[in-house]
Amino acid sequence: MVKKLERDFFQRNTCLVAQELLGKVLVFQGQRLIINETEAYAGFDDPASHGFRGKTPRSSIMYGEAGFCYVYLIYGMYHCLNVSTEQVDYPAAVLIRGGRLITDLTSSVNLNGPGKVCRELGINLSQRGIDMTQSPELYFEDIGLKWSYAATPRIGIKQGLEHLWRFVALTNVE
DNA sequence: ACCCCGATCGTA
DNA sequence: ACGATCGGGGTT
Repeated sequence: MVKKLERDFFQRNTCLVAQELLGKVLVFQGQRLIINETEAYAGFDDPASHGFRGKTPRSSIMYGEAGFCYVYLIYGMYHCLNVSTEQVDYPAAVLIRGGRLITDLTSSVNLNGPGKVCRELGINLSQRGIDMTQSPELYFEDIGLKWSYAATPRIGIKQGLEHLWRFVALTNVE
């Protein structure tokens, strides 16, 4: 049974959402990515989070309602896709770091790294702010997979390394 | 108005 | 291990 993820899925603890997004399918304009790597960024005490320094125009989606698309530009050349989580006024989101892009009936390619995910799917700032529980072109699906995972420090940050908030699928991943 | 640097990637 | 790369967020 295939079910689109709804608001209540995202209105929960960010690490839990990040863990449960493993094995879910990101759908964008008909392309399907089976997610196998995520990271959580959450709360007022997470120095690695864009929400850490208060609500700004860029981080405002992290402070908003859960289930919304937060895309930002990094290193002047790559985009990173996140989905907002938890409650309004609590800054939190899950970064989609990797997955398997289904290319045809029998094959797929691994996309490891948030920049590659956005580059290959064609996601950019124009997707920023989309309600992923309402959009017909950008949403998540539950196809009945539940994967075990490993938790590690997040990649590419210098602060908040004590949190094991990166989640990598252990099974069904080549 | 502007400066600085990053939730990266690819190559060495 | 490290350098390329550059738009825009945050602050002035």
